[in-house]
This record gives sequence, structure tokens and C-alpha cells, in this order.
Amino acid sequence: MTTTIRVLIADDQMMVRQGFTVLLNAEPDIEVVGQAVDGADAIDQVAELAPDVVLMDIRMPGVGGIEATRRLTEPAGATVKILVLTTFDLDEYVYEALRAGASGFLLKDASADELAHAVRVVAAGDALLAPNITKRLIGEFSRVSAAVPRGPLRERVGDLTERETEVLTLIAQGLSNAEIAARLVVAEQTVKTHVSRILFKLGLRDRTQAAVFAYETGLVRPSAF
Amino acid sequence: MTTTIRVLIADDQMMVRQGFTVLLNAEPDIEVVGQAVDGADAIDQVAELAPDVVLMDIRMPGVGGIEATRRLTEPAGATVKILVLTTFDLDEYVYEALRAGASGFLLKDASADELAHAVRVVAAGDALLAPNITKRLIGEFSRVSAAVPRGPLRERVGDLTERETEVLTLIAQGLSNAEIAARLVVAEQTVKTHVSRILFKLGLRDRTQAAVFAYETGLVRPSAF
DNA sequence: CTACCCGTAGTACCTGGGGACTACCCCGCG
DNA sequence: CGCGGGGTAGTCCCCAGGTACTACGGGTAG
Repeated sequence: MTTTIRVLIADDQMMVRQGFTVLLNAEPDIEVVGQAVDGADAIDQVAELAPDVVLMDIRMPGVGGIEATRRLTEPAGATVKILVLTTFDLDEYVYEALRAGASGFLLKDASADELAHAVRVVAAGDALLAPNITKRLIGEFSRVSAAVPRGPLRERVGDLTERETEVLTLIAQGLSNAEIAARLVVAEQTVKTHVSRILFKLGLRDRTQAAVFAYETGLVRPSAF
Repeated sequence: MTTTIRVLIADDQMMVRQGFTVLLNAEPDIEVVGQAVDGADAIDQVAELAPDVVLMDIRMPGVGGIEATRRLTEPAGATVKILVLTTFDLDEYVYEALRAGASGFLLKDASADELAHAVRVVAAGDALLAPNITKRLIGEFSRVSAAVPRGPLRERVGDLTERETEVLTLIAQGLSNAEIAARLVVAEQTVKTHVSRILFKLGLRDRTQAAVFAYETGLVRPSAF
């Protein structure tokens, strides 16, 4: 914590690299230990210099910033934090970068203070986004994870026993009775009994409706989106 | 930008209200115009005072902060921004608050500077989260939306013809072949042909898996409620 | 102690769903 | 002009899935 934060700057434009280097070296607790001109170079230099934080531009020739971020954060033992910097705040970039493992996302018009603060935050293991990006992320998050299942349907799930609920979730994964039986280590007929009771209790006709029911009530959720 | 930012503070603890009031009134561009002791009070005062930003505590007697946030942001014409403040940063609170429409989420241990900065950010229409919360949100976002966005599954839907896609969505609503036939005004056998081709093209076994597929790829979505 | 629920499992039966064909019509494209 | 793909539809066949009914051991609420 008391040691200086070692930073690597990856950007294809020399002016940008030098500008940020000057800005950051002005901070007593931050030291720019290297510069990289593209993604491949960044990966090499990270291996060599072991910086704490990489300031990563997205638009770079050859291996881009997002791909480089992915490769730097992919390995299990990776400890380097990536702070993505870009001129544009296109949604795609942001989401891709975050999925790639970036700890932060700033626009290049950020002030020197903000930049230094961001470096400290990500070095501490936290994350930081430019305010308008945070807003979009929240919006996206809400859109994706909204749909709180609290309807009358949801209630009916409560009528099912624990075992029946278990079977229902397996039905909702597309498993056949035989597969469910194998999974639960019971006879197939037992599964059929459960299935029948589930359908009866929920007032459904067949397993397909049961699967739909499971999704609609939020018992199971789409693993993506 | 030039006008002062009008802030309402909603917290059941008087000490907290007064503390924040003093802190914020020290800022030249921020003015605390009112205080509320619980969610219901906050809703009333917002209607009366029309503040730009509400500092909202989550734990309050009666109508809690999250419910109050929901009611304040629900109406289409709502312009007030909610900045949620809490002592604890439990995940559930954060996600619920963001879904409820909050623009920001800070811990009460934030510095005066951070608080004032946060008020300005949300007043400007952007969003802001405490760093460690940002980190968790990013993690959650990645987890939720990373899985299969551009995966092989999504592509495969493209192989289906228009009619087949139509049939698939009906399958995913739990309809039987006969019902689908009636809906599309064709013979049941025609539906069976479509279903067979759908299963073949998608590499699935039965209509239940097809329904699951439809949900997983986002072709159909849980209708919420 | 009795009654009930849950999970288990069996037998017998019926049908909707799905596979494997074949076939026709229409339309757009080379 | 012929060819191919999409949508339609038919036949034959088989089985997974679902219904109905019975049954039994274990747990627990009354």
C-alpha cells in the first residue's frame, strides 16, 4: 500500500503516452515504468516489468486493447489491473472491455486528478468507470436482470415439494425422464410420478409447458441476456 | 450548471441528516432544501420541494429507501435523481436499488469531497457508484451477460427459416402441434414437419429442448410480471 | 397410535410427438 | 428454362411421455 504504484502505458500515439507519463509521474505515489505501442508489446512488457496497472488504449494497430486485456487477465494467476482509456465511449467497447476483464474505463478527456484517482482505485483492487459509462452500465444491468418474478405464477411454485421443484428444474434444462432418473439416482417411473404430480399441481399439460413455466416464473433463468 | 443543486436528505437518523446537511451546504453550488425521516416523508417532500437530487438512506422505518426510490423514479415524467447512501454494502441492496432506478450508490464512509462530487455527477444526469460496488456490478454484469451472447447457439437461430422460427416461438409458449396448426391455419402434419426440421437444424432432441433453446437464445423472453 | 405427506416404485394402458420417407406447389435465380 | 429452397401435406411406424392406480417405508403432526 505504501509502495508506489507501477504503471505501464499502452497507446499507439506517442503524444498520448508522453502526456500521461508526465501527468502520472507528477504524482508521488505513482510511477510510470514503461510504455507499449500496441497490444502485443503491452503483453510482452507486462511479463517483463510486472506493473500494477496498465493504462490501455483500445484502438491500437495489430493486437487491440480489448484482446490484450483479455490475454492479460485470462491466466488464473494474473494480478495486473487494466484501466481502459479511449477517446470514444461507444457501448460496444465498454461492454467488451469489461467482459475482457478490465477494472476500469475512462475517457481520455478525464482530468489529471481523475486519472490519478482512477489508477489508485484500480490498483487497490476496486473498479472505476467514467460517470456516463456507469450510467449506461447500470441501465444495461437493470434491463438484463430486471423482471422480478413476483406474480401469481410464482406463488404456485410453492405448492411443489422440494423434490418436485428439483425435477422441474431438470425438465427445464431439456432432460428426458431417463436422464433425470439417472441424475437423481432413482427409477424412471419415480420421475414419471413426480412429473405427473408437477403437471397436475401446476395445471399444465406436458413437460414443455413445465419448462416454459419454469422460465416464466424465474425458477430457471436464461444463462445469457 | 450555473444554478445551485437542490438536495433533499432522507434518513431516519437526525445526526446523519444534520451531518450531511452541513457538509453539503459548505459547497457553494449545493443547497440542502429539505430533510425527510422516512420513505413516505421523502415522497411527500419531493412533490413539494422538487429537489434535483435525493440522498436516500436504505434502512428507514415504514417505507424503505428502495421502495421510495422505485416510486419516485417510476412515473414517466420523473426528473429527480436518487443517490443511495448506506452503511452496509450488501449486494442485495445495491442491485435492488439500481433496479429501482437509483443513479448512484455510496457508502456512508465516503469523504465529503466524494459526496459532493457524487451529488454533482448524478445531478448532471450521470451515474456514480462507490469503487468496490462498481467492481461487483461489473462482475455481476459480466457473469450475467458473458455466457452466450455471441456464442454458437445464437448463430444457429439464423439457420431457421422465418416459418420455422415462428413455429419455434409457439413451441416455446407450450403449444402442442395441433394448437400450433390451428394458430397457423395449416395441417398438423405440416407443423410436425417444421418441428422435425427445427430439431434437426438445431441439433435438439425434443420440443422441450427447443423451448429451452428459445429462452436461452433470447428468441423468447420471460414476460416478467 | 393414527393419519397424513413425501419419496419411492411397480403395472398397465394410451397418445402425442418425432423419424423417415415421399410429394406437390410456388417462386426466385442463374 | 430448369433448379433449388421454402412451405405445404401425406403415410407408416415407434416410443417417450403422460395417466391411472396401487403400494410401501419413513417422518411427523395431531
